[in-house]
Amino acid sequence: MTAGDVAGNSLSKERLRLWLRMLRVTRQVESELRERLRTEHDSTLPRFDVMAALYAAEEGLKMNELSKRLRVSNGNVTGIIDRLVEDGAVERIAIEGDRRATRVCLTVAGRDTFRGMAVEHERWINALFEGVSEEDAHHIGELLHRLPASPNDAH
Amino acid sequence: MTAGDVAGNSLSKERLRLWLRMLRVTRQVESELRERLRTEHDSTLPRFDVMAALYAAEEGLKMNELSKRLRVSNGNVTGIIDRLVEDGAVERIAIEGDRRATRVCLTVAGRDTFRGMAVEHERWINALFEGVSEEDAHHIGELLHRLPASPNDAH
DNA sequence: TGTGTAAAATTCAAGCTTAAAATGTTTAGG
DNA sequence: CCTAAACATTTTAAGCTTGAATTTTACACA
Repeated sequence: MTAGDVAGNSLSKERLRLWLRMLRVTRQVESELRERLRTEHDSTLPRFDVMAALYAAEEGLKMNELSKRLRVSNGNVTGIIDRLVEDGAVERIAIEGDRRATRVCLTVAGRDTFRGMAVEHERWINALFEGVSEEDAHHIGELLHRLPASPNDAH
Repeated sequence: MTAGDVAGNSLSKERLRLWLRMLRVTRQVESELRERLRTEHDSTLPRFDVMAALYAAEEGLKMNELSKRLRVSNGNVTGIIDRLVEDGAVERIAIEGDRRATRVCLTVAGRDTFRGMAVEHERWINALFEGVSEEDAHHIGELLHRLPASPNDAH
């Protein structure tokens, strides 16, 4: 982009260049993943992300926790869960003692579906990142720690 | 994500981890930028991207070129340009000799607006990437070249 | 007991995004 | 001249995303 043409010293320009490159790479990868999820699993990236979070949580999650974990707005999660429920991949379960909250769980079918997608997902990433050795991957990952990642990178 | 819990060897897991970290960082940065563009310039990231592309092209661009350059669908660009035209930041200019195509240009006001946003944008990035030295930035950038970036990274 | 505040979720309006279909326009071949 | 293919753009339907407003429920405390 040409934001760099407007102002700034050499360091800030190099950082800007880095940012633009990161943006380009991640968009490219995301676009590949989206395309394959769509054509090969009739699904989407947001659905995959939600299912991944639920798959990891044995007992499901409250809508609340889900949106915090995925760092997306709560209204957003509502819509995605609606569609996953329609698909039969997820169910909403009442929480006793608090009628405000709902627990959201993968169904058995949902778990199966997700397993299939996840295996392929890892294969896709592995292929897309073919040029990156284990050392490089580790190294870049370390460098990225200097960046404004968010808290609790793991779970 | 837990895709990693399902299958794969150590290399593919390291690549997956790298991908997830990249995704997290870029989303975080994008979210910061979006927020500031919204509150401080009453604008959005997609608008900023379009304006940046037009700012770089002295004579404007055809819708065609714009969507190729930004790697987004052509229908998408139509909508964003519609809004920028409403804002008075952009104008559509007929191309003589080809009534199919339109040239899209920043207005004088649009150029001014963009300059203001771009200066701040570079400052924001510079601040967000504070932990990254010029050497690191350059280094990470090089490593990212091994990744599925798209062709013509510059313009 | 009543009331106000906080919390959990949904709804809403606006905008972004895509793939696919539709609309016009140009151009090449016959 | 006609027509089929290629082109440039817009439209459409569906889904994602956000921030803000709304609804419902829980809880503290006077």
